[in-house]
Amino acid sequence: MNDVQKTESDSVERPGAKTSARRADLRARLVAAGRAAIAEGGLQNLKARDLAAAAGCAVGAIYNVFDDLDDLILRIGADTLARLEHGLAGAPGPAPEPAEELLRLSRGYLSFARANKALWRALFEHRLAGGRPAPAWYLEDQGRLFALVEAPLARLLPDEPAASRVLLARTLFSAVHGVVSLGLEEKLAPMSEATLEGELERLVRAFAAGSTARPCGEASRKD
Amino acid sequence: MNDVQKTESDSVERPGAKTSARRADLRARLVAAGRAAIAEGGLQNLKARDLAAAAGCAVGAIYNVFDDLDDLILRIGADTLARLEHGLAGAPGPAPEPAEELLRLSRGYLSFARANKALWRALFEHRLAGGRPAPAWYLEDQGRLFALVEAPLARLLPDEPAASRVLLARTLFSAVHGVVSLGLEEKLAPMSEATLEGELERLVRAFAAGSTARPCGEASRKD
DNA sequence: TCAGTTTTTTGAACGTCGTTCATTTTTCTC
DNA sequence: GAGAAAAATGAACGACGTTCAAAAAACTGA
Repeated sequence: MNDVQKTESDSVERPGAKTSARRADLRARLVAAGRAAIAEGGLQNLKARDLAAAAGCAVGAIYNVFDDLDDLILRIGADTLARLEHGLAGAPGPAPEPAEELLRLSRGYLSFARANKALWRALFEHRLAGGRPAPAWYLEDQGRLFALVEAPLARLLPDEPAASRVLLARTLFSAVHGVVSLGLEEKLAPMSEATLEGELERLVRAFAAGSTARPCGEASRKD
Repeated sequence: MNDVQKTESDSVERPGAKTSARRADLRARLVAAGRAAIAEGGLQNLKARDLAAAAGCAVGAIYNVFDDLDDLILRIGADTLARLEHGLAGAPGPAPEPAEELLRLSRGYLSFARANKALWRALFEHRLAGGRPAPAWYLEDQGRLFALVEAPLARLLPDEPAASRVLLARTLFSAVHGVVSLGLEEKLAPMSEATLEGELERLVRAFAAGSTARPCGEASRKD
């Protein structure tokens, strides 16, 4: 219903041009308003009537350009993922040591989560009504995050099979996500910024060291 | 309002005995009904009217024994935490090797999360309205979980200062939580049971090996 | 035992939510 | 411009958490 988007914007006065431009504008305004609402008060703060007021439209207009609020939330999520991905982009120079690159990504993730706590939380808190599966375009956006970890991991573990490395990238990402997630959780005892960053470094360094470690002293072997 | 509880149950016919017994019964029935509702359909499936119907009371009665639904959800969470803690309790025999013990705990955590997905998720998804802080008794319940990790960690890293070890226990717990959390997330590509368990083992082993590793070959030193 | 007092329980009612749809307004076609 | 088609509107709907005046139950002192 909203996945067809008029890409044609050439010339003048095509039929429906004004209309679809207005729809695109409205979508953008609603996403912006929704993002602001979540940033201010979390997912719970996203209200249809507030959105309409902020975007300057009628409540019903929301449903002209989005299936429902879940749909809007997914678009905001994709937007957040894009910002996160952009924030994690490395400097153009030569690639640093793999472990340092992994540390840089971890710190970037923590930094983004800290600076956009509510929006970042919304990525994981949000559940689609009725347990529907997330649309494919959303899964692809998420996949790009894991991919960021794979490159330095490939240089860290050149002998690791590719399939195993893909899994490991997701695992490392998940571990870092867990530390950041519970570290920023205010339901738990709060951690200072420096402490949390230090713990993140401990995890990543231990993981990198433990992954590359060849049996140098005693390797705990078990059946 | 609901924190004073008549502990006296001796003899017969004390004033208010019947009343407080009924209140305790109602609390238990509501917690049970709420747990069932969350287990079946997640936090979203917890409705005041359904609860009242399941517990056989009026909707208003819920608010006689709980401050609000958030309060009830916290009690259910405490209940879930207690079950998890119980499920992670070790065998009474002699303590196994630290790394193996950490692995056992991780697998237990994954196993519990798998078997009680919705209830376990509710522990982390739930946010108190208005960003109120969680009550102290809830934080204590959570703290006991981290404590489970500290014992094997103390044997793994006997030279680690106690303060640092407490932090590390939380970090390791968080990392494991992250892997389990994103591993069971159906918004991501699903992972088989064996794969997830294998990845968890990789993480914990790498972490244990990397944490105990003394500079045996090259230690990546940076400024 | 029972009238009077207090406490507890009740469910209709309130305000708010996401969503819908008959109506109005705008846009398009000839 | 008149008529047809499409889009925007906001009052209305059902469901939600929560409240509160009224009803029921429990307690107290004769």
